[in-house]
Amino acid sequence: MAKTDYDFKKIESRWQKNWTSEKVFESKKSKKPKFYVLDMFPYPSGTGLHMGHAFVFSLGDIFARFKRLQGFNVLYPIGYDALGLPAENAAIKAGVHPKEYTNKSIANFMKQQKAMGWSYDWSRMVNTSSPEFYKWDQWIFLKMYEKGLAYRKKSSVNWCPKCQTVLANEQVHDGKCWRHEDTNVEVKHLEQWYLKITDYAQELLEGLEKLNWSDNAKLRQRNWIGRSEGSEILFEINGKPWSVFTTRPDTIYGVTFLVVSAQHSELINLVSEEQEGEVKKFLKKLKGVSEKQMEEAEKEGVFTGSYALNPINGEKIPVYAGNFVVADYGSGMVMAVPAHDKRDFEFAEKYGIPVKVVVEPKDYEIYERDGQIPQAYEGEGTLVNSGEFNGMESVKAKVEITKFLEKKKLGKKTIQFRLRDWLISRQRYWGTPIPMVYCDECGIVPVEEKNLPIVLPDKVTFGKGNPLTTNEKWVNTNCPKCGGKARRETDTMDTFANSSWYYLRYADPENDKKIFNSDDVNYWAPIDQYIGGPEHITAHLIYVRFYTKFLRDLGLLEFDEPALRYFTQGIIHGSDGEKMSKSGGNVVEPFETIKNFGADSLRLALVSLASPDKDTNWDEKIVDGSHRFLRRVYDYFSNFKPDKTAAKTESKVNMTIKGVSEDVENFRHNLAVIKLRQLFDYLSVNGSDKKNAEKFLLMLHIYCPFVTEELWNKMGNKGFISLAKWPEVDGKKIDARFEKEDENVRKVASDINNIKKVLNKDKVKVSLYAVPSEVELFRNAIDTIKTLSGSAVLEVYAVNDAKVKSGEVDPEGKAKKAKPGKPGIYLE
RNA sequence: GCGGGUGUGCCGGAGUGGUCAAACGGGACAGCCUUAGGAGCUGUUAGCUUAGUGCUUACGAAGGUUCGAAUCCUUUCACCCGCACCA
Repeated sequence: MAKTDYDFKKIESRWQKNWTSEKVFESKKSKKPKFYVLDMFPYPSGTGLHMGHAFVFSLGDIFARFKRLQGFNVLYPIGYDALGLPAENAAIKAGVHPKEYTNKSIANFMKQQKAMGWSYDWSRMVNTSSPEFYKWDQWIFLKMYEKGLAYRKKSSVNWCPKCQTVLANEQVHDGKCWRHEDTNVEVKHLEQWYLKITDYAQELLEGLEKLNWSDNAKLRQRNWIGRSEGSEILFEINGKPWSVFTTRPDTIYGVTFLVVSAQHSELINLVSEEQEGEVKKFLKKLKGVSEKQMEEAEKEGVFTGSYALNPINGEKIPVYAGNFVVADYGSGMVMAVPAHDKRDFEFAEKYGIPVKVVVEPKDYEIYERDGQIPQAYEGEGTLVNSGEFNGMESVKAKVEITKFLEKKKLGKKTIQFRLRDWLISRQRYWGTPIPMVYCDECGIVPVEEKNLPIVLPDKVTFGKGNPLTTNEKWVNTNCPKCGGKARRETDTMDTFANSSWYYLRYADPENDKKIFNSDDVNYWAPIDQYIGGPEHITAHLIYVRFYTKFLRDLGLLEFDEPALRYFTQGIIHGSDGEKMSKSGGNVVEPFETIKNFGADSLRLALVSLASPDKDTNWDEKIVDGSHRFLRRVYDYFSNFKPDKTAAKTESKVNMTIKGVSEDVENFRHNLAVIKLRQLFDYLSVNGSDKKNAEKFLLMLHIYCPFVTEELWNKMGNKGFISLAKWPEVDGKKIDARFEKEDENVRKVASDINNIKKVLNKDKVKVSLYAVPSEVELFRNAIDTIKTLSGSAVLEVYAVNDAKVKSGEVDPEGKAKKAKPGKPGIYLE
């Protein structure tokens, strides 16, 4: 029975207070090597922390505490990604102002975060909804505008009818809005603000090489950036050159038509009078079709009435408008080679366009040769029907044909990226106002730096459309250039703008003169260990890398990657295996669990569940198990009586330190916890001196900071365990012999159990006959064997003992069975 | 369609060439302790067999490599995630 009551509520609130009042986790520059640990800051919602938060932030805290104990000067800050649509929507629903809603949410989050024992430096807290923060969003925007990286463009954009705003490419998942899984994104033609992230595409790609991220994370970014090498080729249409991008210039003799995207802004210039009706009909049909439907739709198109001239041979080919060509990739127009491209083939079949084979595979069998082919051949081969290039291998022809066209200034080698410029305009209120004005005289004019921040007006009307447009006083302003009447930009920035540089602001959070002090930032940043979910890989983590590179180009940073190491944590689902959601009824709120078991138990449970990079299902029972363990730990240390220092104990302790240190470094917390449990089981049975027992506490501390702080104190230590020193491995103390011996002892106990089972006996007297060198070992283990086997009396004899030899204590001669490591056993 | 991942005992999950019937936790069962216990301790928990043994069957399925595979290869099935007509 636990002799000492583990009052986690009292313990946890005590240390929460002490840490705050003693400013234990505030970090200052120092001579020690720095280490920057960061979790992606949360979006403060009214419902408080969810289990995913509890998990990811615990991972961060464990790492921060680990590095702190290891002697690093750790920066572990926290902030709130407080601007954004959900706050606005929730606020409207609740009938309160987004600002009030957000501030309340933040207060609630802070309370819960402190209860979790996360060792944040609260003095560096950042809140993106404060003008002091978003002022610098605006500043960055102006800098980008200055450098030509922020620009307006009319284009087909993704529009979420529920959010009532446009979305970035990265915010459309499977044709649906990232915030509304049931809402199809619509296509609209609007003029919007873009950031030219594509200028950095190549660097974003190359930079991945040096990052210590998981292969999967890097691969996903690589695919998202999507670099492809090819050629840009000019086709003359109605006397004007039009460029197309292709990765297969070797098939140019097989081009039998061109397809321009139905969304192409200049499509109308290609449409002949006769075809105008047809094209319009086609476009009308496409309009109102959601992006999702478009993806599923069959390839369709319509003849524009124009013809293009193939630059390689002057052939006249028709130009179609098609629904399957992406408007903003390449030039929005493709050369179609039905013989060698599946999609083109499909289209040609449908509209009866000729198919012309120009590449023959090595294996002729798969190919019809009389002009009819069953399918497109997309592989490499030998060129045919290709004029002077006949007989050339297609790989070589790619180069040669491009060169040929280049000489005639009709084409060139080029690289295309799948990555699009970042559409950051949002037609909503709760975001950073874009610091631009529209003047009738001067056009688009940037706000002057000295007039930043452009603060969000409190008084707006929520309801239809963009609330910002409803405050006329705010909207009407004077032109910074001519002083005349002008109107403010009412679009706000995508919330991802804020999170693209917040990590830098932590280094110098209160600066009102500059975005930050570069010395401070260059000391703390980049992030040494970043932690977050897999969903951020192709959004936030691309943007933050882009911003970092841009700020570097402004001369503000001495590094060019925000996060050197990134750990992608798994998703915690409900116990039913489904995503935790209110509608699913499977939500478990961490704060509730804390009330019942304490934060230490919850934290321990979260990392015991499974490997942290794996998706798992939450199981409240595991908290119960963790809690039981902590109760035992608490009991043991509360009643701690030092024992003499045994070599075996030291061996176990050092082995554990070694294993746990490696596990923690690699986020294998589930395995580290097992090692700690095993060590504790040993200590609690065999006893330990104070020093070695405390090494266990130090290791447990990173998982269970409160109870270990309490016990550290109870053991008579001055100062905080949070600021103590991680135990070092003494390899010399590790002796595998002890493990072998333990195993032998366990085996003997299990053998006894087995014999008991066979004999169907219960309480028995056991005699062991050990080889002389092992008599002491088994004598020392008598108690252990007794408990493990439930035996009442246990005697250990040496095999060469006279009484054994005579049979006096070995009536059945079992001593003959004795082998080293395996004594003879006699039961009676 | 393309890319990535997962599939282990009653359950959650370790384990990536032998030391694996498989860590650790949970559950169940049995025993101990106890006034009692929703606390603690111990054992059992694939099957058969056995004085501490041996065998069979098992790591989604089927083949293969190997002296030897949960672990490597091939095929296949199921589920999850990401991208999605990028020319």
